[in-house]
Amino acid sequence: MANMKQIAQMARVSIGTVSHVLNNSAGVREHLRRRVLQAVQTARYQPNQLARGLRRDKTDMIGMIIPDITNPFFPAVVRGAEDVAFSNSYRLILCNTDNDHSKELAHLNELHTYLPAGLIVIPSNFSDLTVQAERYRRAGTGVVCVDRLPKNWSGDSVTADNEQGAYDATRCLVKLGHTRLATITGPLHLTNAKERLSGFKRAMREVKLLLNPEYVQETTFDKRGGYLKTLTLLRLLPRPTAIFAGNDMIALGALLAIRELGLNCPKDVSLIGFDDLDLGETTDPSLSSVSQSGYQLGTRAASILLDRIQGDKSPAKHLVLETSLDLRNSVAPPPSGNRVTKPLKRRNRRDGQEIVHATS
Amino acid sequence: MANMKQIAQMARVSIGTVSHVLNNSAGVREHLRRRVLQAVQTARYQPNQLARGLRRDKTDMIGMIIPDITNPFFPAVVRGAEDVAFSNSYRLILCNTDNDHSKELAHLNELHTYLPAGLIVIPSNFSDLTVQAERYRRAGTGVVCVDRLPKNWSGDSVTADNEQGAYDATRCLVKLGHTRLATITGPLHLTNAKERLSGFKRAMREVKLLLNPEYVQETTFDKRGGYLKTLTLLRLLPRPTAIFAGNDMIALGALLAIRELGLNCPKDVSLIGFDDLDLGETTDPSLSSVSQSGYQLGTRAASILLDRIQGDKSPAKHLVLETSLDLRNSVAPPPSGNRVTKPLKRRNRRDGQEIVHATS
DNA sequence: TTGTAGGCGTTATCAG
DNA sequence: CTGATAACGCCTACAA
Repeated sequence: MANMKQIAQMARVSIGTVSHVLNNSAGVREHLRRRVLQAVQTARYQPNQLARGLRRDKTDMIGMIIPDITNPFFPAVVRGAEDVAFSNSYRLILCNTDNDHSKELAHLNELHTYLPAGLIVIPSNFSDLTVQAERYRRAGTGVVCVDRLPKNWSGDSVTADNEQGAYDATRCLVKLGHTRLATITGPLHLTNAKERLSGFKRAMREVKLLLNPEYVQETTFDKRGGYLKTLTLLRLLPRPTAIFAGNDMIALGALLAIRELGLNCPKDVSLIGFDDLDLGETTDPSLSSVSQSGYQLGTRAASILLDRIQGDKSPAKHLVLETSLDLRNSVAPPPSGNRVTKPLKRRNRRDGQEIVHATS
Repeated sequence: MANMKQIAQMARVSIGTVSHVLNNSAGVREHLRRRVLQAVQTARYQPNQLARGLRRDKTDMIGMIIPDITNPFFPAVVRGAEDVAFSNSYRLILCNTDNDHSKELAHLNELHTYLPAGLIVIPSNFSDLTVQAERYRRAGTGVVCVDRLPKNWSGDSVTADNEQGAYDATRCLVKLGHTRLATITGPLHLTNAKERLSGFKRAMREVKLLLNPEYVQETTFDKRGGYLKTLTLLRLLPRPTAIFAGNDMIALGALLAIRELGLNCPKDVSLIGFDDLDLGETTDPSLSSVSQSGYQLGTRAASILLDRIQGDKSPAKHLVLETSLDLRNSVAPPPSGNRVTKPLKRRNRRDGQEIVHATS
């Protein structure tokens, strides 16, 4: 691997001149400049980023910390961030925290030894990320939080309008005539889960609907959690006729549970999720959801970070992106009054309809 | 940020001694050693990875190049790799190529200036990755290819047994009585797509079934491609009764197309995908698929790479992971002979069944 | 067993 | 405008 010294020799100039040409840090006479560029080309020279970073006390890497790349919502965010970063010739160092507080801390602690130009973080939890981030800020390294915020976070952030999105979804269910609305929230120490719950509650209050405390179930943001809590909800009496799920993974689990109990979505139970993941389009029934763009979350976060890197010293930005309600087949008016307590089946009978159909 | 010199002063030893303690590179008397460790603790010292990498000509980063993190199969691979890497205190630098050849080259060219300890690559295409990789190898940097291989790749690799998986799926359809089998393949310049096609063909040959060339459609590995090619297939006469899709994204698109044409899966058309993504569980009908573990692909690749990093000089390894067939509701025997040419609808009527059901 | 010093490849300062 | 030269923080002979 060629280094600067060799380029300098090839171009018969000093090493300093090479550097000047490469960084435009001083005017260099055209013929020398040409010689240098020529040498760079023929040797396919590329500056060693470690040496460069060491000297400048900052690299062109952006650390990105996310809970779990396996959850389909996050890759979209990563992709958005990567696209913006890449086109500004920054690279992403990706770290999974697995929603594990200590792993988040570990990554945060180690990452700065690579002197990243900035950090994009989807916090694992209420953590004292704030404290860590302070250290980065003092070192002149920007930190942008995405999707959810740590306690008392006052730095830059990009989030969706979770409260309003949840409110809209709930209002929609109310308008369809539902009165027994339930919700399955994500972990309530996460700000996004909390905001979605409060949007839900606001809509309920607004139409003066009573909210049975049992109708609010908290769980993890995954399919399994949604499945279990839906079983719980649907065994309550009176049974809720509509469920607002804290995200689409929860909604997916809910769908499975609804089927398994021999109920029909949307006839017996309406369902709305949050995130509007692609996979909601092909479920049975297709899933209604509050749509937010993970990709945009990522691009905006990266843009803000790049601004900071380029010296933007303005006060902390709190970008809140709008959501929209994407209605598909998982919502309908509540079942008509009488058969409120349609009995539950025990076994999965998701094929029942088709068998009946086949005999016709 | 504290550096070694400061630690040395705090511990009243030389900077060399600090290094020796940290790297166990020489015996250090216990009381000095303790002093050093003490200082490291109180100063929360962590060695600067750039300086370290510069000096040792190698960092603890692993470059990972993937086509598109947004395709649900790849995050699993990334996650597997990340888990193994992390627990050996390596970090991942993630690069999307977007299936773009030139972007792959760009990443490959720039990545080595960070002196990564190794590379894990899911190649974008037939590319001359081979040439690039040679450069890395000569620099002592291991490269492992995953999922699909570049032309003439002779380095380490981890792939699924695509041929056998496709064969098994096809055999299953044949056993159910299908004779008009079609397949929608991924881009045939990708080895995994090619292997799956050849497994499909082997099964057909074995039972002496004729393969109408029109029944083989090539497209991109995504939903849209699957959707379009399925429309094409289902308008052929005679219409195929079973489709083997090159991956689950294609299968998803196929599902949409089948619905849109007013046909029923599996009654009119059976469908098997490849990858066994999570989302196949909640589609309507649930999707049968050849199961391969992206996570395992990732962990095994990382393990091989770590071995190389630790000096394993053995000949190139070609790990091929077994697949298994995961049957769900998207397969059934072919429709009984007569109504072969059931007319196609033009519009989406995916709710038709439920409406019928509701009136009963 | 411990300390000293040279150098990894850059950038940045400062003479000339 | 150009060229030496001194860091950046760490590792590692080699000397003491």
